[in-house]
Amino acid sequence: MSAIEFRDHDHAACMRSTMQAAEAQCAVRGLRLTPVRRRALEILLSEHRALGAYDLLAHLSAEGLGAQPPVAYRALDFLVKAGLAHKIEALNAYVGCVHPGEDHAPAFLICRGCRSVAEAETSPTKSRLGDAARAAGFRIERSVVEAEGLCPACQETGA
Amino acid sequence: MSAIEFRDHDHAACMRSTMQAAEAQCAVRGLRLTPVRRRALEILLSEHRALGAYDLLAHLSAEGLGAQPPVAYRALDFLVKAGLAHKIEALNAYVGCVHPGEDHAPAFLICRGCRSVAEAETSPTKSRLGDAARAAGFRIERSVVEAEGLCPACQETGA
DNA sequence: ACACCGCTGTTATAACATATCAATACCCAA
DNA sequence: TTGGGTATTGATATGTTATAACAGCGGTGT
Repeated sequence: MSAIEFRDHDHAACMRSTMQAAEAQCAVRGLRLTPVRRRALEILLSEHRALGAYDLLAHLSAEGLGAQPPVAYRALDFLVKAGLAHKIEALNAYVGCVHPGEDHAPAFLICRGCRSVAEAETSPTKSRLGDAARAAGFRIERSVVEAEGLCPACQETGA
Repeated sequence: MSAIEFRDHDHAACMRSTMQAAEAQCAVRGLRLTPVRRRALEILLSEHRALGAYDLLAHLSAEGLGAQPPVAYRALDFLVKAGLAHKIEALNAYVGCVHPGEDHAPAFLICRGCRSVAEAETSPTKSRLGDAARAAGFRIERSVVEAEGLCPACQETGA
């Protein structure tokens, strides 16, 4: 089953369970989900959309949680390193991870209409890129897989 | 046969044939490969490496071909739209295309040691991401597939 | 000549990201 | 419980990537 992000769902419950999973992850791994980090993650998860660092910063500073770029970038670094959020390279923006903890090589479906982002799985080694890498003797450490296009809803309206 | 970029090769010949292919493309499609654009492409092709827009601009301005950012970005826009160059999203940098003309959905192997970039092929629809997209009713228009790691040469030195 | 259109020149600014250093909080061992 | 190490936060400044906006130039077709 996939791409819950594009479908109607009980988002309040979705957020609650994701936050719980994130907290559990931090507890297990001895990471500190401080107030700024926690709130940053909540903001990223509040919609299944990619948010720029400065968008995040605007939310945080409106709540008195810091007003300078490093505040946002430090929170994002932490979340990304902890696997609780991902950077969307094609947008220079960030999105909360919907299944934190599971060790994963994420791939993304990005709607250019509504900027929604759905997370899927890849297996870098099994792809054609993996074949090319093996043939070239290249050792893959990290992979970026992002597809831009239109989600079902935006196909109807925007055509 | 793949990833000539990481191997020793007659690069002068490689560049010449690529430039010829680019010119042929432009001729066929009625695009104007002006001096700035031509030189920008040569610079991008002069090594199989990703170059930042401002790196490119430095080269161009050293040759009296314009000193302001828009010069570089306009050339890059043209080259990317014409399929003569590609943007590497993970680096916010640009690389010349080694087989212009062939309509392609490129994928890249990016060496973090020497910043070399090799171009491979993907088929977005056939990947697991394509499966996820179909399942979600998502229409893919463009895909970004990039793998970072170490090329054969850098594995030996850097370990 | 002239209108049109694509390209270039230039100024300014927007958007994204990091370096650096000082101050504070937290943890743990002596 | 005190001190020392480490992680986190606060703040200023700056670096890097990218675009908006508008003026001028140069060819093409009529």
